[in-house]
Amino acid sequence: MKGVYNIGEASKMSGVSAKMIRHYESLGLLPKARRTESGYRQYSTEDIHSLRFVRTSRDLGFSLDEIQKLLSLWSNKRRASRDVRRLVEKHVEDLNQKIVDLQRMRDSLKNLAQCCHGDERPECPILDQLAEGEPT
Amino acid sequence: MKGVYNIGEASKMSGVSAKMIRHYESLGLLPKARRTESGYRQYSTEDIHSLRFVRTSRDLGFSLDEIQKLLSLWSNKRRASRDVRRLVEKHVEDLNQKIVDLQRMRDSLKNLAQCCHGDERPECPILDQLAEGEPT
DNA sequence: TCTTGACCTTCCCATGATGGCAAGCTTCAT
DNA sequence: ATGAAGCTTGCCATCATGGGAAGGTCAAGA
Repeated sequence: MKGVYNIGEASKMSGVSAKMIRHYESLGLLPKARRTESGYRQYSTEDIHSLRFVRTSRDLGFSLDEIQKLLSLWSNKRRASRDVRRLVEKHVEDLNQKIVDLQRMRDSLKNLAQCCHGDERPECPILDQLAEGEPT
Repeated sequence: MKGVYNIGEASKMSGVSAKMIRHYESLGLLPKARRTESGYRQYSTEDIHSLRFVRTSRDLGFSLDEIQKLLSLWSNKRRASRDVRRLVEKHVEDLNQKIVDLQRMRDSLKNLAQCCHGDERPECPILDQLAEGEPT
């Protein structure tokens, strides 16, 4: 429990690659890290928590832009939980939209694939359909 | 029915932006277009069909790489329909994977959002959860 | 015929999130 | 003191797409 970590250790502890830690810092998503005399970045356990926060948010599909907002809500003790929830609900809607888009693609393709013999013959309704333009 | 079109007309007819038509050509996805003396690209109705093929494939979520394969199968009259179907089924699996990933995110977030009051108070289990690291 | 506006050309840059690599410095253990 | 591992910065690549600049072309109307 030393409480001060190099970027590699911070990376392992947070699950965020060193590359990305530097990148997030350069974007201003994370504050500039303290440095040793020789220029090595140093992270406190609190910093590791911020990194985990970012990591978890990424895992949930938030964009870096949204994460910036989440971070500022997180650090603002006078936030309204309404604002957080609104952001999350917006994201859920985005995810739902993506899901239905993908499902529509998948279902069209499944239909197409079912119509195709899938043997050594060249006739292929899939290609025909792609050429015609109007997918099922 | 003139049968020869500038890139702008080809774009409108195919639904592929002029920008992208040029890009696909530069990638080798589409053959180099004939040119007028002054350098304007010219497209035949057959070319428009190819463009529509690409467009439809993109709408179904295929990558340009996959589309290249589809195009070569399309133009190969001795293809085996099996190869087409295999490609499509692989893509369906990819889509399914993406769908379940997004669904997992969405469900976690829905759970989180439900726990949050969403009023003017600052307490927010969403932020707490993001900070803790283990999403539901 | 000249002008004007719409169209075309190429080239470079940007997105969003991430990875890879290279050249060079630091730290630490042997 | 030497070598390995780790750090630094900086540039390039991905994937598919769009924006814009600078300049050439074409057709229609005055």
